[in-house]
Amino acid sequence: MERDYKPEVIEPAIQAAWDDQQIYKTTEDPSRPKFYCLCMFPYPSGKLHMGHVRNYTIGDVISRYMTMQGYNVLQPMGWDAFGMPAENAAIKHELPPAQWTYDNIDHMRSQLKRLGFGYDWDRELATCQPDYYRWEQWLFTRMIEKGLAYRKKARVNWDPVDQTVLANEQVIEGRGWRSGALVEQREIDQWFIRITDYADELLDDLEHVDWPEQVKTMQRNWIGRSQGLEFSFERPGDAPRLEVYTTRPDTIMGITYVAVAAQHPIALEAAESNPEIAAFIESCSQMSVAEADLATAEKRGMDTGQTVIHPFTGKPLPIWIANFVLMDYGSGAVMAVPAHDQRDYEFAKAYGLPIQPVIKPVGDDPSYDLSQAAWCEKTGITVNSGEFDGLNFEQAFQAVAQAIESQGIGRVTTNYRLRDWGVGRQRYWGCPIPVIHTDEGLKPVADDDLPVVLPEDVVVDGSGSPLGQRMDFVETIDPSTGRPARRETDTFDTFMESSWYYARFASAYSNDAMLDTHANYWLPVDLYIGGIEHAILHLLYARFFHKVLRDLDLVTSDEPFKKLLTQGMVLKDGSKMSKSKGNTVDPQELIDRYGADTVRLFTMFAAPPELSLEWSDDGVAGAHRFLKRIHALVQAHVQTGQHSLQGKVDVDGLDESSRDLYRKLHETIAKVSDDLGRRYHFNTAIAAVMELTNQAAKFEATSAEAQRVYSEVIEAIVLLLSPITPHLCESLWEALGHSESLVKVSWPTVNEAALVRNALTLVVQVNGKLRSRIEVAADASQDEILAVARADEQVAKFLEGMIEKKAIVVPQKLVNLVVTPA
RNA sequence: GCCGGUGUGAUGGAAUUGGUAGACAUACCGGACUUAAAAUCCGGAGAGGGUAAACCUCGUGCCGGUUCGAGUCCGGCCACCGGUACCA
Repeated sequence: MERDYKPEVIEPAIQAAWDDQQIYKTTEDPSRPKFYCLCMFPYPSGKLHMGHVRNYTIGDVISRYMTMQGYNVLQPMGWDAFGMPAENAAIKHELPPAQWTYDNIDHMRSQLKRLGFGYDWDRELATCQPDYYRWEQWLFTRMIEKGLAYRKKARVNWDPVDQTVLANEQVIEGRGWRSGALVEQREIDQWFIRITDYADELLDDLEHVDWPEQVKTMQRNWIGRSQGLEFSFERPGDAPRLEVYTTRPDTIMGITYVAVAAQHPIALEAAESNPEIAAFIESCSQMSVAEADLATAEKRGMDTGQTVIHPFTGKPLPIWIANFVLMDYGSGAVMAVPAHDQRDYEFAKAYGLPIQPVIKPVGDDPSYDLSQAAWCEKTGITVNSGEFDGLNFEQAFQAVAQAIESQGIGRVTTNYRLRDWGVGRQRYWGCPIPVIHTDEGLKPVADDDLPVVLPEDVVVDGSGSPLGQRMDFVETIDPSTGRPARRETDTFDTFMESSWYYARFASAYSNDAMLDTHANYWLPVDLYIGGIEHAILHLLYARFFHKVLRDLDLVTSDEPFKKLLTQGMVLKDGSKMSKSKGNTVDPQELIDRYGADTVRLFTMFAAPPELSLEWSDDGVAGAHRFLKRIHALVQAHVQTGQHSLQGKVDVDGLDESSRDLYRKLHETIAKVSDDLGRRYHFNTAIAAVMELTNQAAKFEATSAEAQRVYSEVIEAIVLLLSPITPHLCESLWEALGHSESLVKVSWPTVNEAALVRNALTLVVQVNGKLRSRIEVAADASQDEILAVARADEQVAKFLEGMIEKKAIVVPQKLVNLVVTPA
């Protein structure tokens, strides 16, 4: 054992030993319970950043802890390798995206190994490999067969200069990020998957997963199941009826206009004869398609001059075109009730449309002020509504729905905010959509012809899709007719690959099926760890895929991720680390300087996982100091030769300070086990070990029995820290005379006898304010405790001239005496 | 805009079920060791009052409420962060 702590010597040696023994290779083992611990795989952007280090350290700590608890742990790693950054890098460096990606993967893999994560590398995958994506293509053709995949028109951001489709993040203040051109909206044919077929199940099954409540709430709101009324307005003459959907039928008598989306047929028809309307619709199309932009845009609109007829009053209502109405939601038209909907209100104010209140709050409500804002609560009573007057929300909903249904013009329906998933991307670096365009229409590629391999030797220049220019890719033959056909040049959304990789890890060696029976040994994932930013999209898509896989009999479970742990971001100087802010910290420099264990220790100590983590260079140095201290403490102990003292500690035979240390030891074991196994709060686990270390460092052993206590403490410190700083702990464990790797050692258990206390310290409050502390026997009765509390000198001062009204005793904790002046 | 979260000393954080606010660290200050420095070790420390100790008052983003008791629960605000369907 080295005299000084030298991580640069210890860590590579320990890692080499792990490799030699293939200690992290996993196979099925029916004799032990399984535990599948998965971290969200990284996009290979170049090098690891602090967010990765944090995420993967959390996973590794839990995996190591569970292994020591006797579980058969699977912890795999791979690469989310398709995506836009590879194309951007290709344009910048004139490198093929594939080469850039594979180089990055090689570098990042070596960084992960240097950090000592216990991955089963034999299961590694990269989503850009044909061996992986062929099964995605296979699954998609099954979806086409089952009618789950279909084509429809969808709007995209179009850059007229670069002649390319832009992602939302590439549209900056309405302009293309590279060309600076005003972005337009275009309608193109796209592939969609019917995730809405599973909307109810996706919503209801949230009750059966052990996920943070906030994430479940976000998913519920995203799916947005609502009961509403779908009905149509009659229009003058023989104009076709206008279909609308509303969740507020109770406000139907307050409609003062109706609004349609700019792409609605009524709007397009009006534009034909009115150049002003045409110009307005044109200006609406110069806008990003992002929801945040649409929702915050100034509300604008135009009167079409057309009307609809109110189903109950028979009065005409104007039809407006409004930029806040979405063509994709409902029927692309809404009934506007400005008194009780904020968007309708703002629009009405802007264009001088009438505001007709039809709901009144019960009693006084200061928020009811229609000169300032709409009143949108569902807690009021209908007024000004003729036959529907005096009803609450429920009653008014039913009455209006019935009246509409009896007219035969509408019905109550369930609606979802969730939209079908558009999976087509007009980009190169993605999985080719396995479809050919033939003279007989679209045809899925047959299983035997899969995979459709993406050509990797291309030049990307930022305009148009390189795939469309590759005639050797595009031109093909329709196998059923022998006639020429063209391959689809769109690729999949990269969320497709990340929606099933967790299952492929569990079935990594299956060459002739997407998943084989091994998948069901490991699935579902017991713990899934990743950034909170994936709370909706990725996690919802993966849940959807899992249900599709289940319905194809590929998996037996209903949900992919039993438990979810979401981590916060890594910040520096209060904001997200980014190249543009110049506040990035490169983990590699820290590993080179302090070693992997220090980096792991700091990232776990600085904050609990779900909070954002504020980076601190001083904090890293402090973590390193602690490890040096541990190293010195264990080394000193080994040099005394006392570490070989064996035998069980006899609790009753201990002197007071030994007994205190022994109790602290077992309190610490209990605390750390709870923090690592249940709470996932590593910062407090580390703090507890630090407290134990501080107490141990002050301890002087005056007997053989005390030496035994101290030996047990030193060994426990090494064991308790080993999931977090495995290299140092392995080397110390060996120095303490053990030959087996810590990975194979059992986690220490709590000796309940050590926790027993004879006396307790209780806090005494008078009127809720802390006034004193008292010592009482652990088995003292309430009356005895109160007597001691009242007799306490400090407490008595505050009882003088007072009458005691009440006395509260919280066992093991405190006494509160409630008094008033006599 | 909408949905979800966060806010505690100089700093990161602790307080797990409504019961001692500030554990454990970092930075800082003082001391020991040293010719000196670094490293290491020991000690101090929320703010205000008090010569000091004892002790007292205030204090968990802001305003209000519930409770014997609120960082924790409820109502209303403010600031910041994440998501917002083509960033991953």
